[in-house]
Amino acid sequence: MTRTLDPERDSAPRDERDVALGALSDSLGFLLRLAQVQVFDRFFEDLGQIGLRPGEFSVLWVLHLNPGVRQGLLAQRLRVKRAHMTKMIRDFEARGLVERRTPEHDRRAVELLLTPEGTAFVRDHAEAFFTHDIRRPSTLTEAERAQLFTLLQKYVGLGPREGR
Amino acid sequence: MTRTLDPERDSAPRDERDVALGALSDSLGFLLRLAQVQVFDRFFEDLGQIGLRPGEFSVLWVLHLNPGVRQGLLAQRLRVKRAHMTKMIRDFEARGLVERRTPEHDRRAVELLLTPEGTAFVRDHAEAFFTHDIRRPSTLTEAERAQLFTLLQKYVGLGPREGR
DNA sequence: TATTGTTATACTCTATAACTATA
DNA sequence: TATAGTTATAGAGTATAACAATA
Repeated sequence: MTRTLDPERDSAPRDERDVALGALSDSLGFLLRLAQVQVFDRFFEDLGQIGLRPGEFSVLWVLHLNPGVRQGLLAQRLRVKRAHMTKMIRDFEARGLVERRTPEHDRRAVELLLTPEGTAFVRDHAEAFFTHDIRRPSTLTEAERAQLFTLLQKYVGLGPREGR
Repeated sequence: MTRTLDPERDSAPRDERDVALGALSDSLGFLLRLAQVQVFDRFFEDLGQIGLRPGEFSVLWVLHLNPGVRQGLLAQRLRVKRAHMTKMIRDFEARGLVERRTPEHDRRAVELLLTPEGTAFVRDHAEAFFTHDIRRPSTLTEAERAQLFTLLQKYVGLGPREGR
């Protein structure tokens, strides 16, 4: 928060082709959006050919780590709405990556499992998924990158020993 | 990057109600998404009544700082597609917040200006917009917050003296 | 009555391409 | 030919509410 909200005090002689952002450069929401656009662009450049979006791969990954997890709990932890999760899971099912199972002790629920194909898919793409961004030449040093992760984890309440 | 990609090596005795995230906790895209959801939630809790989304207010703010800016340049700098910007600006025009002007020297272009109502709107809400998140009790200290901003700005290429 | 997942609907954001009017 | 903005269309993501089956 080094900038003032008063545009007059923040205005350098402005180039026609430039656009002053002022305090917007210190808006967390704006910065997060720019960062996310950049991450998305890089994801599709590097991994566009695997045929899944980042959010979709994340779901498969979490199923890999939590076989039999309940669909609603999965949606809750990934901050996805239940209705949307239903569509995603149905899609995975149609592609043969995920199996749905109704437990006897609560027949309202749905437990999720990767199929062998789903498991193979995760094993084949996990390393690329988790490391593609790191391997890029970055504006951040390794130490800065680690620091950024720590701060974001803390901001969203995913401490180093929480949320596992 | 402290976690392994091998789920076996990362599995604590798992609670039925918990969901292991494993390496996903170190995925920049995932962290950015969680952070953005949180920022969005807070925005609507604090400022839902002003009737604009964060992105919309950002556009008005930038028009406030750059009167007469070209619509396409604005879209480019804010990382919004031209087609989408057209709709937003038409909306603002209908609400009486923005005026569109065709310059004589290039009659293909559109230059944008806030109306007096638009200017008043920005002045009335800018402080709340830029400070509501800061005023919240946060999991981050003031120093950590500043650090997070610096790192995000550097990551997206908005250095402390760039992008103004 | 409450909960789990489903369906339906709608709105935003995004992406693309075709179009116009200018240059 | 190229550019600025527009329009149309489609897809993904999200939000909400109503619903069936089950608890």
